[in-house]
Amino acid sequence: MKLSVKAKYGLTACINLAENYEKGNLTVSQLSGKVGTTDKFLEQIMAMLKKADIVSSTRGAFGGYTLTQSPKQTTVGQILRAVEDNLQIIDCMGAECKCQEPCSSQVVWVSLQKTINDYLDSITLDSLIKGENNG
Amino acid sequence: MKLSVKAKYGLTACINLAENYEKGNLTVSQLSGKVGTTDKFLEQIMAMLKKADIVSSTRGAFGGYTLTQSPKQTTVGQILRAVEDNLQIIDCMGAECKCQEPCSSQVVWVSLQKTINDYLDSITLDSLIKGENNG
DNA sequence: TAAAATCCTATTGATTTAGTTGGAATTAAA
DNA sequence: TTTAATTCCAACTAAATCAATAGGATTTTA
Repeated sequence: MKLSVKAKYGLTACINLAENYEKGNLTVSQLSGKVGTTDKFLEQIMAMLKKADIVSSTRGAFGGYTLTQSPKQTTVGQILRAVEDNLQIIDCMGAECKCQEPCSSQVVWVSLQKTINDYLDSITLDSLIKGENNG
Repeated sequence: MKLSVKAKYGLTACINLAENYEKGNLTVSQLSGKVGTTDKFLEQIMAMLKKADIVSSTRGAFGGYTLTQSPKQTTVGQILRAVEDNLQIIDCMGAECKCQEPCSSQVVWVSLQKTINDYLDSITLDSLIKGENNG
């Protein structure tokens, strides 16, 4: 049940973009310094965030990344689902379940999945950078 | 963020033990049939559940496993933590974090971890076998 | 003594993770 | 118009983890 480092790097990158939201772009190499990984690996993560339309990019010299929407409108759930295979906790979920008999435990997976998504969607980048989740 | 099959097999085994709680033991091979895995693999999972004192065993002929406590007192959280490395969602958690600077995203991991544990501890095996979580 | 069961430890093939590598395409500034 | 800075794209790889498999040793009842 581990989150991969993509979750950690992706969220940290987005927090940095949130803090810079009024000021403009940040490049991958600026972000990788803050995040603590290589440019090349963070590139791949930024590509996933872009595909999910969480960040937008400008190519070429003086390019970089910004949040597509404001920190108030961007949730941690959106970010983690983008980089973490939709945060899916188990393959066998819902109607597409291939088990012979319906798993008696499936109700647990479905409701846990919802609990996780609902909780993470309640946290915005804005609330994070303002320290509103520290209590 | 995937649960391993140990979570699925372990919980399903425990649900079967809960349904049999008044009647007595179930052997690994009885359980593995219900669960849909091999005896040898389920043995390893039962060993983890026993170490966490969730199940108790009787060795020798006519032996097998039972829940240590009643289905009303056994929670899904206890079971999953026993077989899933304490359900830890990230290594870098709390004071033992080895990051250079404290991760700005750490508040998310800590609170998500608590949300997951609290939720799973609210579900007992008794409520599961009575279908009280289907709504 | 034999059969049925748990207990213990090591090994293994497949998959996933966390990058690395090598460039192509785009853009702004000199 | 060239150069430097940047994103974009695709393939590869070493290490770790997962999901078993394998081979017994030990314990208990009939």
